[in-house]
Amino acid sequence: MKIATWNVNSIRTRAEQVTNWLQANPVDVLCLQETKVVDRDFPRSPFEDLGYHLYISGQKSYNGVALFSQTPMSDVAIGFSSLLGDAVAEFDLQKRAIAATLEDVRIVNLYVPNGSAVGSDKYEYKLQWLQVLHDYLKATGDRTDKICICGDFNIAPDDRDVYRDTKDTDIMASPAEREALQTQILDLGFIDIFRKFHEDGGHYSWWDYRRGGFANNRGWRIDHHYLTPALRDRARHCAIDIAPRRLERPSDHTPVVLEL
Amino acid sequence: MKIATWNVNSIRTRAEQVTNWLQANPVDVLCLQETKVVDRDFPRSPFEDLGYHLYISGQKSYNGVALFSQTPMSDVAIGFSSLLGDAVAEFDLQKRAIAATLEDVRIVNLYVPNGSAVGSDKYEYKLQWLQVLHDYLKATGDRTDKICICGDFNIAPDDRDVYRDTKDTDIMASPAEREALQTQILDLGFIDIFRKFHEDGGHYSWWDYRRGGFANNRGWRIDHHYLTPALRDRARHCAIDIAPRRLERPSDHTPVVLEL
DNA sequence: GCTCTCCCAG
DNA sequence: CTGGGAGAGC
Repeated sequence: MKIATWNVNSIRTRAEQVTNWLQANPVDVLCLQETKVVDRDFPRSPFEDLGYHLYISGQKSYNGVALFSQTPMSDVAIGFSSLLGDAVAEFDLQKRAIAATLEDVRIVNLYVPNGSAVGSDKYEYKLQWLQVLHDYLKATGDRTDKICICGDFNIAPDDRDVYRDTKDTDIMASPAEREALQTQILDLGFIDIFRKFHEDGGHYSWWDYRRGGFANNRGWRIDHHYLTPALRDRARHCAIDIAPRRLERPSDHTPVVLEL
Repeated sequence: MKIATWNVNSIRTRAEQVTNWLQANPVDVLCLQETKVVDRDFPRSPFEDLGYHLYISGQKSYNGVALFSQTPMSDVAIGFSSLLGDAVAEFDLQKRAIAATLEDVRIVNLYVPNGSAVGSDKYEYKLQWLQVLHDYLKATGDRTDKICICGDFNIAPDDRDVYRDTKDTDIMASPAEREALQTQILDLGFIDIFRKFHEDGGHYSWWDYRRGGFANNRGWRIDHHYLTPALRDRARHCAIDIAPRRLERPSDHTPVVLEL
């Protein structure tokens, strides 16, 4: 089972690149982030014409997640409150989470808040959101032991995942963000499965549009797949496909593909 | 000598379409309107790389005219005050006129105001602008009898030039606009040279982007070449090239080409 | 509809 | 740098 994650930075702008990529790289499930469109305006037909079933949760301008699957998925759940109830409804105002099941695998597609700047209101929101995510993953784990989380985590797990040494004030690399990744996700037993196959640095999934980030390979690995131990040994391969980042008018992220 | 006119509706957005068109349709002079860019930001190199010399007069967001010539032109004059003095400086705030000489032909490239709605302030400005144009063309005629005016006139000379019957309240077809075309331009002896070659209706150079104007061929012929009698017999051909209007993300206007 | 500017976000 | 939005202009 191939599961890919791609922050497309607007599905309307990127629809053609995504269909081209899917034709060259058929996957069982494609997890998209930053679709930036309300469900009613989502460009469904290019993907449905390729045979994919679409499960989407979007909003105007910002955020938005989607699951494309070659076979129908079951138990589609949008947001955190689907599992945790209205207590967390406030964290579903931004469309950042969608989950569904394919065969025996629960797939959770996430767009973790960026956080803007260390210490900002958005940074505090990111850390709170990760606390809610923890509860959500725990509740998911009560139902199944075969979970694949993937998406744009907006956190580089360690400095191998960044093109340069980081400072404590670097958003996506600050101690509190990395601690949250550890506490809220890894401590539940989830494994950053890319690292099963690649121990070295220099593998990136995002390059800033600004100041020639891609031309100078100033990248970050912030798009990940996390597996529960019950799935770990089923992982055959996990790789970043840099090709879409080389296209004209690309997303700033490129796809990461896991093969189970 | 081939002289083409094309309202490109932003040269930055249309640069690639214009270079492609020039490679397939080499002309001696290309007259552009609605370049929508200040001179400093004009994309010169795609056209200079094709061997054209550029003469431009642009502003931010609106209007803007340019002349591209395969051989250098002489006596480049920007605006009306170059000929009429500071008395008309107010009509040069909007960049709508540029003229230059190739061989023995004075080429005047114009972007006539649209006028918005009959009776509006912009409509009055359009009629005043055409009065100033009259003085400008008269002064030009004092210097040479071989003049080619071309550009976007935002006036359909008669109802053959519109896809439907017009009303007196139709902008671009109102009696006062057509009267101004007659008084300020035709009465000086200028000849709408397209009509030397095509007497029938149904020839259009502009289709509104809205309501499928092009798909339904709801067009207007508002882009013209006018010649002085001394040039009339040298005109070999004048035709509208509809092909660029069929491209993806086209200008709402398509080029008109005169061969002298 | 499709430009443009300016603004916000990443 | 590249998204989307709003409002103006045609």
